[in-house]
Amino acid sequence: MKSQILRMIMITSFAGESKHFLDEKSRLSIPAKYRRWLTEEDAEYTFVVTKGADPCLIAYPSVEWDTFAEKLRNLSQFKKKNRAFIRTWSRNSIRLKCDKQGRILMPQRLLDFANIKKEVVIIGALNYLELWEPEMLKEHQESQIPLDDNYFEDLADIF
Amino acid sequence: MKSQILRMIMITSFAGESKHFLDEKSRLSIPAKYRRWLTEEDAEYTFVVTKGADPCLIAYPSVEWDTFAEKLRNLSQFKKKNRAFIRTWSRNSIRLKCDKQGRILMPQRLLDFANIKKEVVIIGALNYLELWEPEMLKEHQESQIPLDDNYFEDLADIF
DNA sequence: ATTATTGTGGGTAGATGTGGGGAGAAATCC
DNA sequence: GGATTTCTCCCCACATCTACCCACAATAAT
Repeated sequence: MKSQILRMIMITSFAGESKHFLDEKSRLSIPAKYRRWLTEEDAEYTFVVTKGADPCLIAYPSVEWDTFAEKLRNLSQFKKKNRAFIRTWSRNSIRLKCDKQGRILMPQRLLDFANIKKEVVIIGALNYLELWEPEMLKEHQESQIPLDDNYFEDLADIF
Repeated sequence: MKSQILRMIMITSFAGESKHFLDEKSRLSIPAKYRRWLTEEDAEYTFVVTKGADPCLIAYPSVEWDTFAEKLRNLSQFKKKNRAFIRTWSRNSIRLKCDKQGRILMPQRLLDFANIKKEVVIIGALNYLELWEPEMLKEHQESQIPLDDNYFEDLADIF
């Protein structure tokens, strides 16, 4: 019971970033600090990986993905746009289980989407992970309206 | 229950400053007086360290950071700005647990940001700690616009 | 004065990230 | 259907990193 409560708190707060490397078999180690939040028996070390809205991959703990899917289920299927969105979202989502060494086998199709070759920057983003090819991340951050100037001022609006 | 109440009161009142030293393994002792407020079982001696708005590092008791994170988590992921916001905020935040001696292992990336080599000034700032390289702190204080009468007049609006 | 606490140092067992062989499953071909 | 190839995931291996333990001087508390 106690661990259950802890998990609820901890699962909501992936943070930090680290750089990992795909091996020749296209396996990617999930940082142990993130994996640890999935070690509870219910999660079975499973992530759902999908294409991100930005040019990166997103890895949801499967429980998180399920709650998201639950929301999508409420969209009316009578709207063409909804059907298209659900279809695209769903077909690009793959449920992947870590092997005994804590690695997931990345499908080539997803790697290509994010332009990932060998290096991968793994960013903990609260309730999901982002997987970036380092150069893509750099370019993307530079092409953004720089948050830096207004970033902390913006924060004031929220907090 | 009693400890919970105590914590709520005490956590909001980090104060004072002290100078500590990184050892060869990049470990930093958290002053015992601050650590003591995290010793309750729920906090597990954990801080979240992140880049500050000023050229220093900020260490939040993880519970404090989680309340921020909870607000960010509720931002819609369908807005590009929100994603960028969460990414920037989260990738620079690292959850660090004190070892049995009350030290945290500081990542080099964060140390570089604050220009920390060996000496660290630890400032208690209510609900968070600031970690400064001594020279940076001095320079920063000197370059500041001194707090003038107007500032205190403005404060009067709050208090 | 004596005892406990604190900040710091350093050795070492275990955890972590990565590589690669190989058994079994799954897909493909004849 | 049976044979062959491809794929998946286990295992073992190993360099590096982490976090434990013990230690000890300096300070604070009794």
